[in-house]
Amino acid sequence: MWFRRDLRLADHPALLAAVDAANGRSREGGGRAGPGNGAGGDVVPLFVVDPALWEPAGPTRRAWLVRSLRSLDAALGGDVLVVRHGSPEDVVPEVARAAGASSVHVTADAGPYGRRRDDRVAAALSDGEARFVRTGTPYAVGPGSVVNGSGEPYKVFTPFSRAWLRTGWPAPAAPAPSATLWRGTSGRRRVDGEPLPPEPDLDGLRLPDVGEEAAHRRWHAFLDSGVAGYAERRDRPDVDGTSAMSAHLKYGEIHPRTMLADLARLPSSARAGSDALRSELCWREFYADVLWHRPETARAYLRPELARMRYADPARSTTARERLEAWQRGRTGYPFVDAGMRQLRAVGWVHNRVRMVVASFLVKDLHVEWQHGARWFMRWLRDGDLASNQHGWQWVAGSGTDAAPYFRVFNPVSQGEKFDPDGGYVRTYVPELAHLPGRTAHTPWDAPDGYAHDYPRRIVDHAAERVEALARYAEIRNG
DNA sequence: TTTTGAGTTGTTCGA
DNA sequence: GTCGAACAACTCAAA
Repeated sequence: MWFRRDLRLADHPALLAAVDAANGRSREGGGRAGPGNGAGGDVVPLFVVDPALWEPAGPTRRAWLVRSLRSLDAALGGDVLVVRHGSPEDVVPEVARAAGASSVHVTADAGPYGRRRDDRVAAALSDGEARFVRTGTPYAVGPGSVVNGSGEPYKVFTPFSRAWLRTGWPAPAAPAPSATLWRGTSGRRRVDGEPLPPEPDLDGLRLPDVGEEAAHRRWHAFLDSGVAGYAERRDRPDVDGTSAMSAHLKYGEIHPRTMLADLARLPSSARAGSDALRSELCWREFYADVLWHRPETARAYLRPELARMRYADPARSTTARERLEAWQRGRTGYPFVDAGMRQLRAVGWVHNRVRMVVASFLVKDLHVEWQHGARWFMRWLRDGDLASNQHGWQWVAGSGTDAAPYFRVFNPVSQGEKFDPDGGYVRTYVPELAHLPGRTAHTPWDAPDGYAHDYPRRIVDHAAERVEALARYAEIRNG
């Protein structure tokens, strides 16, 4: 069992397939468990630290991954998970040979790199004894399988979500049998592993509890007390109103199918919140689907004409570079934007509403291309998911799936006053403004002592840059 | 094939 | 302070 973004034991079809294969029967064949179940073999749980993914992950996700792997190993019984470093196309066949495996089981990866990697690994395995078996995906509905009447993918969210609901998904998979034999706990020779990478220095960045058990704890806390008010509170960054499940989902510590099944069981009084969260899960699936069909859009504009817009290039312009850095450090002079950018560095996560506002600010107030912002997010976010991140950015930049009116430019001040009405979010992350009461934290320029603690002045004038952004959009519209 | 309705998340202006 | 209209006209999905 080669684990990747599925670091859990519950609701895990690929793991069940591995267990069945070890027990000498095939799920596809509908075989039945015989007496003496488990005598047939054992399962080697493997994780490969792939430099191609480890290097760009950044400290936040490296730390999350290491902790999640430790947690998985403990759940397997301790000192069981085989960790290897290197390129999977070399490492996986080597481990399969050493283990005498008849098959290598994975959850299918839908991302551009993962699909190429898995094809290479499957090809490398085809020389040996072991079959490469993909079972399930990290999504309720496999990317690429929701299509319209003509067999084409959907390009806007709402029709996709209706078709996604119609398609439906299976019930959560049964738990892995408790009698599963893990190589290392069984009598057979264990497969040599290597140590986990050291956890990176997080420099004060705080992560919540990591791993499958923590994921379920958070999820059930949300079901017990968060989901009821989710529809109203989810847009408020100053309260704990979101599910905060994104990083758990990213690492597959819980499967969305499990969450959807739990949501469906809620009483009708929780309907609004349950529908709203289901819709958010659908967004995750929609963006994975878009990236599945258009893998190049991880870097390229989904709407290519937007690439023609005049942008400020940080590689060529000192002003652009200084503005990008001010944005990265949370020193733009706009409190709501700066709070968001500092939250990113403080906890490796940013509230969704604030992600939109800071992204809009970079692209439309500072005129910097979305890829710069997307890269910074991917460096620090604990939930950094390629599909959701890149297409969230494209959506804001106006080059994404939504034919969003080009004139929609977020106002960082009014967004702050609307969604952080008491200023608590700003004061939490921007200590220079902690002395400003209530919503006045959003407008230090109107307070006599607004700049008493060295908070930076606004680096651009939003009203002027809004007009400038609209003018630049008009240029590409008119050719 | 043609036509029609609709599209996550907004802002500003004037009544 | 609240409300509706305008923004400018595009793409997609479905009837």
